[in-house]
Amino acid sequence: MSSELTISQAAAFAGVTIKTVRHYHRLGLVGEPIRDSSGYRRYGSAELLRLVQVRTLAEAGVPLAEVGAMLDADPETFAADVADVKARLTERIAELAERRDMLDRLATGNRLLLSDHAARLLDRIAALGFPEGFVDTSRDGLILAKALLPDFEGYLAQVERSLDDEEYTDLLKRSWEASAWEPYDPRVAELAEAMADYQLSHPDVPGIANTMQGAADSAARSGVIDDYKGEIAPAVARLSALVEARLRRAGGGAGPA
Amino acid sequence: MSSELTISQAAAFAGVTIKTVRHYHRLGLVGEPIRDSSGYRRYGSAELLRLVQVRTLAEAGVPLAEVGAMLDADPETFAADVADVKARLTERIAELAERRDMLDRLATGNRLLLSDHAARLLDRIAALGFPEGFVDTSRDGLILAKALLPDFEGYLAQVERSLDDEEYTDLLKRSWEASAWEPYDPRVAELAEAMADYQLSHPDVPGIANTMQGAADSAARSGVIDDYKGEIAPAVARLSALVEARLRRAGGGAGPA
DNA sequence: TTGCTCCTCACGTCACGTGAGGTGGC
DNA sequence: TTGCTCCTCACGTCACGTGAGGTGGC
Repeated sequence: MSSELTISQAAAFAGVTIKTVRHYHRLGLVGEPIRDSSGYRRYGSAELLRLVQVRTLAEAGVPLAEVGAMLDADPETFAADVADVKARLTERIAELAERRDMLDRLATGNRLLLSDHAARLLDRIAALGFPEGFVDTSRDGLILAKALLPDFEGYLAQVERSLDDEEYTDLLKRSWEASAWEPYDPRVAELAEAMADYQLSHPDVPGIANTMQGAADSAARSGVIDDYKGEIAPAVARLSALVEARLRRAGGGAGPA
Repeated sequence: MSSELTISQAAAFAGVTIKTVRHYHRLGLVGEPIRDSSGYRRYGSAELLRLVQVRTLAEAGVPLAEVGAMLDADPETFAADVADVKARLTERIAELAERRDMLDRLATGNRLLLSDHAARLLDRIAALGFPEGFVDTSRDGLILAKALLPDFEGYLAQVERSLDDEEYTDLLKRSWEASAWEPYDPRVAELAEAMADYQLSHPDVPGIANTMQGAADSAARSGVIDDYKGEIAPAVARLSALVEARLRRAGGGAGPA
């Protein structure tokens, strides 16, 4: 009825800036109120109502492009739309709470990039006495595996089981040391024989790959990576080749007991 | 160490779009990774870590312009910054929850524009048997009063007390009806006398104003409005003038008993 | 050859904010 | 006259998104 408020009073009432009010006028979301003799806008309760309605929806995350149609819809449509907006807000609140908790992991890189399960696996590898370089390489491998393997959890479970066997972890440690050996060090052939033997008697553990190469190998197997070999130490490359050759000689594959 | 992932794989890992990753490169937030022979970017775990760190902070509401400095700060500063971000997130979550509840009031204009206290007062006015037009005008008056009066709550309490007196509410109802009278209807002078008498014997109730004009009058008193009189019916204007004159004649003010 | 991914500009978008240049009431 | 609020453009900003025009591997 009466149009009493200036734009700054109306803005303060709605909890927005003057620029925001003018912005809503330009978009046609809030009708232009009457002007006084100085050309100043004067706001009455009708405009205040519309302004606060628009603001309430905007703050609830409704795009301004949709606010007008929503407020002008029939009551049932409006009620349904509002219920929709509330549901999305509830979702968003849960998301923000998750993100807040995620911030606690920021300082520790592993927990940020890996699942709790994978991070625990890494801790276990460190606890088993593997050298630091091995743990770091395993970490990188797990991260890439998580990015590339559709069944990352299944892969994790497989690795975890293989770590239960001390014979296997010993072979792993020695093959890691091999990267510092000369390619034709006699220990390479010796280790290859031991690995092949183990492989043949344990067909259920992860292939020829050791955990250090596991992730990358899995990626290579899935066809995503094909230039990985170039980064492997010569002795390790020879080790790999020897194991592979010995397994081939043993036949198409070892049958179960 | 090894840089295996394409940009789309890195983006999927971090839960962002390819454009977002490139955007972070342009801003220098995530260093450009090495390129393969085709000029494609290849991401390793180091870039993935940085990408996820940046994303975690961005999703937590940290402006991109601040993310870089935050991640590169020393651990204590970083920890303090993270605590800050978490506190702001907690605030924001509470805000969103409030906004979600505010949506319930969208359908009922009064609850959106007025406090619960004021809305209850309006309900009471309606329950006291005032005509609809009076209630509507009171609503507008309360809204403007809320916008303009620093002590709106005090004003509400004053109005509320005055409504406890049936003699007062009767005078209010008759002065509302007066807007339909001819200015020189004898009932105008009669009502003015009754109002002035009441005023003199009850110096504690809201001045000469009746509730219908209360808000606007208060605004006028505080100097914000000065063209309100033009919208008042002639009979009401004369009523006002008569009451004022009679009060002036009675002296500077009625002393207490 | 086709489809898919990648590349680099350049411009668009969303919801305002900033700032210029000017007017009007105490 | 000074300070404050208001006015209208026009352009800026923030965090990307869109789209053009093109290349590279299966």
